[in-house]
Amino acid sequence: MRSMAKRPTIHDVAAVAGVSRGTVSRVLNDDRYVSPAAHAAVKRAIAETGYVLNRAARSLVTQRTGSVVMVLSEPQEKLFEDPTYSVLLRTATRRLAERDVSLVMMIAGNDGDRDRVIRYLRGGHADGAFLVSTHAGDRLVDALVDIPVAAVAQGAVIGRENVIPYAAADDREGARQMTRYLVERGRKRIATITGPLDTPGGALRLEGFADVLGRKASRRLIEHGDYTQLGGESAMARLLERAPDIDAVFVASDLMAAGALSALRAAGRRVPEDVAVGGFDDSAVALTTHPPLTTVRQPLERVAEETVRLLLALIDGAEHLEPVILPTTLIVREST
Amino acid sequence: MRSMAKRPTIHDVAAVAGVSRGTVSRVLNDDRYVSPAAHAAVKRAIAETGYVLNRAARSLVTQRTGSVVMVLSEPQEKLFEDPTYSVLLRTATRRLAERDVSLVMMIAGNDGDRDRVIRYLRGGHADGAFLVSTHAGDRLVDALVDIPVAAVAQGAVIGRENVIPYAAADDREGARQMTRYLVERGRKRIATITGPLDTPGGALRLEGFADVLGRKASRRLIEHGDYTQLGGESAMARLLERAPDIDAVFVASDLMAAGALSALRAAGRRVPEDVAVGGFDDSAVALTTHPPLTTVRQPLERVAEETVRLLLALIDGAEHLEPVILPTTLIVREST
DNA sequence: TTTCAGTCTGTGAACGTTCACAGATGTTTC
DNA sequence: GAAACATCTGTGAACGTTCACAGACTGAAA
Repeated sequence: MRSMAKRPTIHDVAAVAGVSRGTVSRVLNDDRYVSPAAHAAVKRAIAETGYVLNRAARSLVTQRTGSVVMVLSEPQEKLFEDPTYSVLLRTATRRLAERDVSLVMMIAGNDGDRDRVIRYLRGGHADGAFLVSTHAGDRLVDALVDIPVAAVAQGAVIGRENVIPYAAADDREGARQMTRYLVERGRKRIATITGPLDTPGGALRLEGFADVLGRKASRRLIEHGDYTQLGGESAMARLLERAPDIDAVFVASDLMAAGALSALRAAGRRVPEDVAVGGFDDSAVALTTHPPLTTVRQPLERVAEETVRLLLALIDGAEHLEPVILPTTLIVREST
Repeated sequence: MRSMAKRPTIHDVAAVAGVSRGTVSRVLNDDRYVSPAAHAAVKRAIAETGYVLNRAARSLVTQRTGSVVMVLSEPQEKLFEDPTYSVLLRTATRRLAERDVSLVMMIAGNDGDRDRVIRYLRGGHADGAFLVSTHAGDRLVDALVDIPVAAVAQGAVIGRENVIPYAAADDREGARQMTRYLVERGRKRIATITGPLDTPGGALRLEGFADVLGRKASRRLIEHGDYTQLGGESAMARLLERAPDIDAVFVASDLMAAGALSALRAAGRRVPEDVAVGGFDDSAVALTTHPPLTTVRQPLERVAEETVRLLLALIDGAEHLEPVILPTTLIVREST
């Protein structure tokens, strides 16, 4: 709190440059029809005065805010353990900053949070919304269709695939890659631990698993987790009890796979000799486990970039945007 | 993009409530001096019309934006592996949302980024800045003192402790707790792997270590890391080469400790039988490692809450705020 | 020469609030 | 019963932009 000198306005710049308000505004928004001389004078005046645009004033007349909201739906607090969010956040922030739009964060963990987000969006406080890890049937999504705001998602919003454009890794094909690889390595009784089935990652990775295994993907070999480490651990324990003869397991996230490794160790199974373990995400944990995890890499940065691209296009008035699905890569380490 | 019905303004609310603009504004800002009858009428009219305040308009006249920036300084990309950011972000977002101030994210990874942040702040686009993991000598900090904006940090900004208020865990005492514990367990040759010494966590945790060990903390037993897993691994390897007889190591972050465990395993040392390993942070990785890490828990949520509190106080005009230092807890697991 | 289109510039009005002020009413104090 | 004060309300002006319009100037086409 110092320097009481008032911020220069567009008027000050105009005075210094010897032109009118209008001309300054035109160079600020690089409109056509401003002479090179005027343009140069204004640029110089801006530098000289240290002028910086007042967004509030612009926003007031344009009805645009120059900002978008990233909404993290996070029904379980623990979901936040997941390092994927960091990558999304970092990449999105960068890409948006390049276009001079700022990213405001909101958490939609409970209904109170969700109402706040809805109020925010309905109030026109942002030009767009970037939904992350939204579950099927989220009331936020229902509300969104009534609000005139651009919205995109990272990962399909189940049940709203056609109304909310999205970018995502090819979860289904990624799961196929891993499952095929386990088959090729000679594993005979391959189980899986899925994510919540109301998330695209949960549902699609299971489908990919079933695509490859066909009838061999029996109910006995499928267990459900919640993307947390503890969830993975208990799912693995249940699996071992029900089907002690399994020799491989495809776990739908690295974090759950870390939990599965603990359960296997507790049960005295060696990895990979007795049971091969495959993860998904290629997050940092895949390297901290012992042994390091064979996993499926998602191109998370590209996903974030594409999602941002979709959002900006939507804000600029685009319609009928197609989803963007990006290829995954199998990363082989020592757990298989 | 639908529903072209224009948003209701304060005028519409006034008309419906049968009062004037001014009165509506007063209830919006809960000023004193508005009759209960008027208050009720306005509340009703707001609900009826679905009015929501236009922040840009308010901002234009109040010269306040109702938002703060969280600035992530992130010299190494990998720092982002660190799950602490997620906690800070989540907690800060929540607490700020309760006070109706929104949180915009900015990354200050390179100089271009930093200039953007400076421009943003100088432009008055935010009421305050919340610095995270800022290193000593960051030009952003230098610029900040010339900008009339409230600024606080999570963790001390070395060299600016007196100008930028902060909240932090008691890094020094936390390190003492761990070191004392290792001594009590009978370990004789205790080494440490520090963080970068231009961060408070790097410097203070080393000081705490030295506080307990005194002259026994010889240079031979001190190695430096960069808070990454790989950095921890190579630091551990160097340590083993230089001082093969060590029987314990205090590592200044869990992620580095995970790396240290790999190096120890590669060298054929058993943990904890041959070498005890202590981490710091109590992050999610502390549970994924094998064995699970004994570590020092930082009250990260409280740190975030206190930092937010300081920031809001500063924005409200407080001066001379004292740093807030919060106690840590030793968490004993199987690596010691 | 006149007309026309294109280029460039300045100006008034508007965006939706808050704030300071002035005025009206009611209530206490001497 | 007047003066002083507290409570409550309405109004004009201001915040710093953009936008639509009008007008001036240019050069080319008729």
